[in-house]
Amino acid sequence: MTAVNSLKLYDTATRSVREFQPLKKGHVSMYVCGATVQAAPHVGHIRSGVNFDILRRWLAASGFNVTFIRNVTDIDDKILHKAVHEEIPWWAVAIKYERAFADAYDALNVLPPTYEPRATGHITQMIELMQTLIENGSAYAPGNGDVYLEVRKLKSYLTLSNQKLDDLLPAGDADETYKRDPRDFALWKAAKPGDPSWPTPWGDGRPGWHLECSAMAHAYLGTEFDIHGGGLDLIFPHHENEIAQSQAAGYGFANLWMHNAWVTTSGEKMSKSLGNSLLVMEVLKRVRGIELRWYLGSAHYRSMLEFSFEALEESAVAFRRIESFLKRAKETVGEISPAIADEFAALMNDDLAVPQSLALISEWQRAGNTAFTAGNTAEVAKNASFIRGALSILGCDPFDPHYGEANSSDLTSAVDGLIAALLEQREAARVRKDFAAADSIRDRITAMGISIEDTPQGPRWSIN
RNA sequence: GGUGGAGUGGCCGAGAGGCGAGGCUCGGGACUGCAAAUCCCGCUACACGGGUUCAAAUCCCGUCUCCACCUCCA
Repeated sequence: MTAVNSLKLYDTATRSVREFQPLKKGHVSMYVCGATVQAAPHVGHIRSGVNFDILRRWLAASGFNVTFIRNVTDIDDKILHKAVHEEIPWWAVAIKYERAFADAYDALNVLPPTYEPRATGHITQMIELMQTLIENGSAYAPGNGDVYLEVRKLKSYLTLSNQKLDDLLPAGDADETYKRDPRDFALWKAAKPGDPSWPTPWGDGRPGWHLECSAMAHAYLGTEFDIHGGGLDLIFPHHENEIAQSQAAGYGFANLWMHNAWVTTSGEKMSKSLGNSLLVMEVLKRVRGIELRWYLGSAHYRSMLEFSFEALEESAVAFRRIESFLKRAKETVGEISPAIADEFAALMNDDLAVPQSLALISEWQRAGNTAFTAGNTAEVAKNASFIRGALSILGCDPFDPHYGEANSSDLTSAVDGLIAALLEQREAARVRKDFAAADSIRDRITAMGISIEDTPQGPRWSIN
């Protein structure tokens, strides 16, 4: 039995682990900042997706009805630059990379959000929000087509990042002709020739970076919601500005803020300036999606994950051992029903202590293998159930149809028949102690990419 | 300059006053015709210098190194 009331999560706003209390009993409303679709996703982007997917699955498994919003920002400066660079329309850039992200999420079994709103589909809501902000004096339109939020007028600002307005470095690049304060940020940007634009009461233009999240969170989750998430680097300015404009409009906004740490290479943050080698689709040429997900989920979501192909391969090896145990277990005890162990639940409730839960999985695996040797099928089934239950929360259940068991097709039975014939020959050779012949058959099978294991129940094979 | 984070064994990675997570690698053993798989044993670490304490990887003071954000960022 999962004690839903005991879930504790780290809140960036208070810098402490807090008891999670949903606004509405039995429901959780979550907004996670999704991609700005201006380039193909790298493993750092997808880690965020995996981390919040684990949280979402855990909330759902704990009995909550979860409304999970992850937006697509499909209009911004970088997309416009990319359009010029790639010589295609900006909207073609946006959909191209939106699909690349969708493919990556799918490959790693990141569940689709409840709703996945696009910025360009919510211009009306953005204009309404700006209208409210201008009417109540929080924002101003200086007449050049821009609309700014006046940060000095805010009752509080920068509370999430714990900074003082005057400590911030001067913006530098901003055109301050129209700003009342250099730190005021643009809700809306006036149209430049050739740029896409939408009509507003203050002139034609396009959204600034932060406005879309406030508008869409409000549209789908209301004035106040439970959890807002995103990458650590969004704390400032993106999330501060979301808070600023939302609260200036009178919304309570998010109750708890969660931020995942990034993936690093050589100790440094993986950035978009890196080459292509760490794009999700490139990495997936070396390991399966389930293995990449296992690796990305294996560090605590608030810890940096130092990416290396060596660590990735090792992690994949470790995962295959667990997978192999589950498959053997299924062959012997039949269908394995996932079960959530109390110990696992306690760890997940402690700010998603995934790394410790991996230790737990290792223990179950060892106990399960020992039970296997002892022929204790009840014990095998119990351990397998706990493992499968934990893996389902981590999104790494090898029996999840999402990962599409490639070898569960009709081909498997055909291959099974062929391998069985060869194995019979090998067994005959072994019986007559003709080990040279037996090993020769095994070598041929191995060369086909199939592993042979001799078990007390006879040889079994698996595709590498 | 401001704000935040990190330094743990060959590698990855938890923990946050006591009795040494876990995985991978490596070495040894059991099992096996040999393998494979599996199990058992071993390798005993917390950047540095002080301090507090019966007890410090964990708390305090100082030092070093690294990283991130400060209006492009997952």
